[in-house]
Amino acid sequence: MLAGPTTFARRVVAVTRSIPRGRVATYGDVAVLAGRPGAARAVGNIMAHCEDPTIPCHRVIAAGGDLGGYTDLVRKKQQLAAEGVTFSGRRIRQFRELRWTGDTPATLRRRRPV
DNA sequence: ATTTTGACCGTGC
DNA sequence: CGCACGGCCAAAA
Repeated sequence: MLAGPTTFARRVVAVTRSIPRGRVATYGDVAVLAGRPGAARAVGNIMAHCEDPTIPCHRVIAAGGDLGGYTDLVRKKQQLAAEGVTFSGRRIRQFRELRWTGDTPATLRRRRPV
């Protein structure tokens, strides 16, 4: 078999792909969903490559609802805006509601209801 | 095998 | 609100 991305990297991409349109997830959230709590920084490293445009890497933001990094921040903002996400400077509005932490029966308990 | 690097995160000032 | 610091982790050097 050909050498490819590590298991971790692939899981990160899979999680990123699962983020619904118009919703966002922090690097830390993705790390948790990928099975490596605390690996937020490592997630950022992987996202930095993000060659494949079909991967919604613009939905991965920084903690607290901050826009976070991106190769082209202006574009990241535009892409999110195109999905209905609004901002207040670098801060995403309605972060509490838009945040997606994998709303599944298993993970729902981790977050408190709005 | 060891060191360096980064689209991070929480805390403190 | 902004900035520095230390801690974290996986990938690349």
